Amino acid sequence: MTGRDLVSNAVQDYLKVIYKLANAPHAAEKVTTSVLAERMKVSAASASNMIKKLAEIRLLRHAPYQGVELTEAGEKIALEIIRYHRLLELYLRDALGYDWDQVDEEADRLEHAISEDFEKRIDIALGHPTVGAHGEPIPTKNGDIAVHRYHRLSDLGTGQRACIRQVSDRNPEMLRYLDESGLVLGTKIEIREKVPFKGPLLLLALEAGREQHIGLEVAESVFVEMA
Amino acid sequence: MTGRDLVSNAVQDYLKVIYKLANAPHAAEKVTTSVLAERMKVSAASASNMIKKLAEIRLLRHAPYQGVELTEAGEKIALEIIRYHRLLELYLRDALGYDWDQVDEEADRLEHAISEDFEKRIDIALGHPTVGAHGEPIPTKNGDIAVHRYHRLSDLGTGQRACIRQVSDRNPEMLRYLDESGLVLGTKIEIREKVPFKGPLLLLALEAGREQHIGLEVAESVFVEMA
DNA sequence: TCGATATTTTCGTCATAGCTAAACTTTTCT
DNA sequence: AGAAAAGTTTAGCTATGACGAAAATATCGA
Repeated sequence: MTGRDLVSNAVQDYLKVIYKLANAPHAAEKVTTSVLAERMKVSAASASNMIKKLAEIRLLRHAPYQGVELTEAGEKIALEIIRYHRLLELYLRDALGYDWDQVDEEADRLEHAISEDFEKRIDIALGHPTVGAHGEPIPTKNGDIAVHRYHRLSDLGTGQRACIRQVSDRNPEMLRYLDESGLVLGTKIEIREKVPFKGPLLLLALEAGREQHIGLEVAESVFVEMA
Repeated sequence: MTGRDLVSNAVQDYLKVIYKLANAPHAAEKVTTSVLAERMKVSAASASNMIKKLAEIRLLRHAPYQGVELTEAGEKIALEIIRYHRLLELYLRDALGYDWDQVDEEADRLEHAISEDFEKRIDIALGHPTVGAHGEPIPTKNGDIAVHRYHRLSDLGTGQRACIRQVSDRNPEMLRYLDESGLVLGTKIEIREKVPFKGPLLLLALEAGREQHIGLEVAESVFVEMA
């Protein structure tokens, strides 16, 4: 029996999204009702009601108009779900041949359906991975999660070198684009040119030796480790 | 988009159970509210309400006090779910090392969560199987299902020989017992002795050459093909 | 055939989780 | 500072799917 089993799928989803909003790379804004509502694709009223309920059962703290913050209990459940999700994504890709732009959607549904036994079995099959399909850290069974302080690709300056370590999984189309462009995890790149005022970046992929322009939105979705 | 996606999980579960009750080997009684309620572990009132609803949306026909019968549309959805369930059971066993007494429960939850794409991938990984983990026929994508006319082991007489082809998946404990006793799919057996008045059977496992007594409840859960 | 028993249905409720509209704070802009 | 904009909460509604109690119907036994 895990903490997850004590709450509904809807509650699990809210907790997961709140955790992700609060802990996304470079997204330290507080988690407000409206931001949460937008992400969950529900009305602000619905989000507000759910927040109230989650505060009552002590899964988060809520100062009206001030945003929410998960309690330890809430974070524990969120990390369980996130662990399940990321293990599933890896399994779908490695064992069943999914592409990295397809795994998020399928994992979103499966994460609520699998047992701890299933989790254990795929964890073993994958060799106890610590990093997910898009470079995200996978929480341990105990709820520990590695905190990487990667930089946004868009924050680098001309001449800097870096290695792609994580990409946002929010947009499957962008993931397909990145894949086609060879901008996958582990790719080493150098910034050749940066057009000011939100212009594109000119990138050099170091190993392939290929140059290409990428837009700002893409550069903001790619996280790198500085060389 | 499959028929399944148009109805709730609860509806899918009812349709699946109705199909199974109507088509179980040697269970030609009509499907009544109380039998359905018992199987679904809900009150008779709940089952009656659901039957009414399913009749309204034309997934089954219902003559009050007379039992139910699936329409073509209802049967189509039921067979989809059953296909997903049986493919999942096989996959859990073959790819993830589950025992045959564990797969039913896990598949019950997963069957509502997987996509058609997932179904296709595990179907391929399994080599397009036609028979499930407990010997049940697996419906095709088109909704065709093989009808085996197996006999209950309990219906055989002394001296008759047969091969175990299917077992009821209703009771995990019994599945474990069968496994430990070597009474798995494909085992050839001979009835050595049959104690009258619901007494036990004395079985000979032909290949292992081992004799053993089995109770009536077990013998009613094992289905065989006559030699 | 009539009445007892068993089964089925109906009725009124509850909980979850979503929605819109309207009211109410807070923040921001002039 | 005051008003508009933005964000939040409340109130009232919807749908699903469960429940128990009570009413309706069917079946079986004498």
